[in-house]
Amino acid sequence: MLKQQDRLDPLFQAFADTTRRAMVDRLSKGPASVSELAEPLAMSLSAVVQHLQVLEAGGLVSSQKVGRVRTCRLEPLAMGTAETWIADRLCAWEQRLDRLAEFLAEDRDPDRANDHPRQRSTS
Amino acid sequence: MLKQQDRLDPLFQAFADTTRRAMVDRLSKGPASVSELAEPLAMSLSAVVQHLQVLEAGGLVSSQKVGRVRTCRLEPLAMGTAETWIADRLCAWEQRLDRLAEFLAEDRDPDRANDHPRQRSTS
DNA sequence: CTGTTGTTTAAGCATATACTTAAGTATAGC
DNA sequence: GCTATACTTAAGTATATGCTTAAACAACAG
Repeated sequence: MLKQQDRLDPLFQAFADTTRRAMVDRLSKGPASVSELAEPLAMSLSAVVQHLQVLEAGGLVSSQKVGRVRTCRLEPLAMGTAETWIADRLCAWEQRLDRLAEFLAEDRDPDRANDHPRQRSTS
Repeated sequence: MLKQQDRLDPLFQAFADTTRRAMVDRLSKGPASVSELAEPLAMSLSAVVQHLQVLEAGGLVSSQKVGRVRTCRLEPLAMGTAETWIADRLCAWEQRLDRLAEFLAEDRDPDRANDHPRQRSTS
């Protein structure tokens, strides 16, 4: 099982631009063609297509062409991968705070010091 | 109340690099000095400081100097801002699926079509 | 076949990123 | 004061990004 950590760079890169986030926001309301995506954006169609490539490289968006129109849709799994990465670190941060609070509680109430074996300063 | 949408670019940019995510990961386990952050990384201290500046520009990390050592810590609020932005779009995407399922259910069971007034194809 | 629509590709350009090395500054300890 | 430690700053460089314009191309519509 290969780590997909390698794919996180282009994934987060895809989010790091206002225009691309606007496109993701649009696609969260449902699939859209390239020109529908471009319509509210103040730039050339060509630029939009390039942003689309960045979004696809990040795995955030997939698309398929039918006739002459390319329909784009959001990839919720990739969205979830990004969200989870952040949530995991927030969780670790909070757990550390919990342990800190526990440690401080033991200092206040030494009788409970043995609940969780832990070194305490004896100086 | 000014939108903080402007700050999302540098926020997500901060996540878009393996080295910086490693630093965030380290800081999720607790505060660290600049050299502690740099120690596991295969690059110059100078490069690490520059990554740190990107993290601070994104609001993900804050730091303060005491004596000659700068201590860095994670900013959970900024982490939450990024997570929430993604979660909100995922939520919108799922709600659209729900409405779609509802619509299809009405098609299968026309008696319930009036529960939620909605146009249906008559062709 | 001919034009319009929807996209695609290529080339070019200004700025931003991700480093490097080298030199500088500010404590802390002896 | 002298020296090691912990950064800090500056300058340089290679590659990446975010656009632009112009020129295809492909699929309908008449």
